[in-house]
Amino acid sequence: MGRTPSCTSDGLKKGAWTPEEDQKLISYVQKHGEGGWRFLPQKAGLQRCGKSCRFRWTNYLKPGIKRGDFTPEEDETVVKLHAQLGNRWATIAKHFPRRTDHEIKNHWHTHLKKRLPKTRIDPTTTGGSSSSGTTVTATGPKKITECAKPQPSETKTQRSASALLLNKLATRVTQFVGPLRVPQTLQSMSFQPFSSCTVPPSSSDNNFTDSLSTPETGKSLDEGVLNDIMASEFSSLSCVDGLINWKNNNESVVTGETQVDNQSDSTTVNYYE
DNA sequence: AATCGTCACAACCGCCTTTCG
DNA sequence: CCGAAAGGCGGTTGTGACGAT
Repeated sequence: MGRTPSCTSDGLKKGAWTPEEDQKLISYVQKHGEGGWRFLPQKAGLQRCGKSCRFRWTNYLKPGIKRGDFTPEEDETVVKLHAQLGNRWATIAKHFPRRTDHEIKNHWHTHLKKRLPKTRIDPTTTGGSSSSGTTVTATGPKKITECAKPQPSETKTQRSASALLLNKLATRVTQFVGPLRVPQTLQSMSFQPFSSCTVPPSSSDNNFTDSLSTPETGKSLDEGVLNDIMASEFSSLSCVDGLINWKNNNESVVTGETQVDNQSDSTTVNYYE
């Protein structure tokens, strides 16, 4: 097979992404949309592998991604789905509209897997393609422990601060206004940055998503998030300007207690410019 | 205060699948 | 239909933070 390596390592940077790199990637995707990852780094001025760019965007920068704070219900669903499907993280992730397979996989390896001896299901032996499908029952009822450690995200280094801020912002906006609508100008550019924000209709047939989709709409877009972003290195990003403008324009809605009418198409968030 | 071990997360690697000429 | 290219997926590793000693 003559497959060329997708990442030739000549002079390409590795390791943690800097805010500047994030900004370049965001700006590029903003203008050109997703795809064409192979040549994206060159065009975007990034010394990164295309795969790395795609990974960074898909799992961290893409608006609407929910990160951290797995609820007990989510944990339980992950365990159940993993018992049914095995390590098919992408399939499992489809049950979590705003989670990425990567996030779920990591959560599994760092938290949930450890509980296996204490639970009655051993997904490592009961994957979807498992021949036996044997369910191993632990001796006696074992309580599923809570995540032993407090949410570590706040103690993490600044390296992911950029992504955290952006996703925090995107998540809040999504919660507040519901599925975001892409401005016509962006739609005409075949850019659909918010497609992942919308809860797919198919999720309605899933019991779990009852809890997930319990709308937090009506929550205030808290000032702290905007202040954080405005005070951050992302204050120069055009998307932030757009959001602040939007916030100002919707001040009465933001600060009021009236829930946004999600049926209306009148609200357009120009997250990207 | 310094060192060591553990944990959690981000990122990379390589293989597989899909798409397209 | 075939092969190449690109995208997607899952496994694994690297690294920094934090707690224990």
